[in-house]
Amino acid sequence: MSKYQQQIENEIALRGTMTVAELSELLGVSDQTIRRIVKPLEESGKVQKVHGAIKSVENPMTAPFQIRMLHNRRAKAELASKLVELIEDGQSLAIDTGSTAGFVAQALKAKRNLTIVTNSAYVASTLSMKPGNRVFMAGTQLRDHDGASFDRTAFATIERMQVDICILTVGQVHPERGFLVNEQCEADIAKAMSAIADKTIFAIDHSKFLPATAAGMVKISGLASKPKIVTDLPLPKSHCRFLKEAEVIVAKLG
Amino acid sequence: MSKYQQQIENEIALRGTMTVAELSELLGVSDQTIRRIVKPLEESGKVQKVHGAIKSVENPMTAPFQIRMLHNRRAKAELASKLVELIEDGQSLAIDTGSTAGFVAQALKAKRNLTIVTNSAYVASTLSMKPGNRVFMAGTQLRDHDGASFDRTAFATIERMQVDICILTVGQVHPERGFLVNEQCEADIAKAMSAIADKTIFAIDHSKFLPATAAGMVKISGLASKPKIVTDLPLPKSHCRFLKEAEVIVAKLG
DNA sequence: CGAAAAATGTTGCTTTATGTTGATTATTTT
DNA sequence: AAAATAATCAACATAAAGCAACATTTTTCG
Repeated sequence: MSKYQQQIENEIALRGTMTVAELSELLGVSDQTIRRIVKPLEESGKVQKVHGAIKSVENPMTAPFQIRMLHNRRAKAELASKLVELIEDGQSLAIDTGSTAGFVAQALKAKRNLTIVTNSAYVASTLSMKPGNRVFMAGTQLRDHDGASFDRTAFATIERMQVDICILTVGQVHPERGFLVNEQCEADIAKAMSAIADKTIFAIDHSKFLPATAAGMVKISGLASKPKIVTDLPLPKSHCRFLKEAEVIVAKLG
Repeated sequence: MSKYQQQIENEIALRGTMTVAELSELLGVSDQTIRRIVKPLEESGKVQKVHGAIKSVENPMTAPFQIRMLHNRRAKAELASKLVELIEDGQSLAIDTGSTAGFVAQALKAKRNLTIVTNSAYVASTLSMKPGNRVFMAGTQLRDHDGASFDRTAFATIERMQVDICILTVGQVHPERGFLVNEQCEADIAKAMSAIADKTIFAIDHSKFLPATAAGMVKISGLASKPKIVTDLPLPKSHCRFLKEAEVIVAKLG
């Protein structure tokens, strides 16, 4: 058994199918190693192997959000621990939804006496387990794949509050258009959270800095203040111009 | 216990996997020390060790709650799967809070297209991950140890709805006084949920059937209908008289 | 303060995983 | 159907991680 096993399982679960060559390229190991790791996974029925490809066996219990939570786990964890260094005990925070936000919530358990408002049931649940925290769940009806709310009561709850720091995530960062998300309602929540916060921090892992392909995505506009960005790897050159205005913090050089 | 143990646990839980070398680098201690600290963690099942890596046992979605749900884990799991047999795809449910409710939520992921209203952020988060479910989180401000809400909006949300089945938990069952919980607000939520449901089912593991010691507990009163009870072991004699009115389902004989 | 205990570091050796080569089997092409 | 291509597998060499025993440091407690 190997240290790569978990990541291999995650990648296959996320993408559905992977070739041995793709995996060995991705992890930077030989194809032989991939085969050796995949073999027991196949024998235990976790994945299915055909000549030339490895397929994930469909698991109806595993929802997309949980899979995304496992993808790029290390990168998001690095990023989250770095971001948490910017937070002090006792501060009040607004946190939006998404798998990166989930990691930030996990990492925030190292802090004490926080006040949090979030529209993500996962973030709310995670942080309310920590004694001393005050957590407000914004919204009632939850979206069915990630447990986030975008209803009127969500906005009403957020607008009633005032926080020190707002922590936002994005779907991708476009080299010119900037911070993009998948739905209009997500952009609206981001704007609302930013409006009640003194500072805004974006938590963005490197996989979100994509070239200029932004089909069907919505721009986050009307931020209340100049944002900080926390990321795990140095930015690609393509994005430096857009982001030279922002303060960028890189968790891990490499 | 070493001062590094907690941090090591956290880092592994957050990132999913860590190598001994990474941990020793991170904490500034020798690799041998890391091994010595990890060894008891592995033996107690908190982490899993493979050559070259240490893996977290739980995935990050469920880790925090699982840990607090260790008590009577098997009993609650048995009970939950028995209870779920009473639920059909497409039904609407009201679910209250507590670790037993958490297990019920886990087990309910086997069902499809449920509509759920709950005052527990954990239950809401768990069930909203399942595509096809409609989940309503009742309440805004969450209690700081279990992520449950008992504020006015919680009651307002519950009262606005109508469900097929209401699933409740209790703090203990008193041989004469009946269903008891720790706080008045918990009893109020139970009553409110029962009022909007056609049927009420109590999920009660055997550890809740205590002799007549009920210091400082509050009775659940005003249930809308005769309740079903699902439990894991046969009832103690002391409770049979009180419960002979109720329909009792035992998950596991013995 | 000082001895005992616990925790950490160091060294050398053992075990395990990974990489490489070349042969074997499956798939596609002509 | 045979040749060409791609994927797989086996076997050995190498690199990496693990482990045990002893040395050293730090902590605990009388």
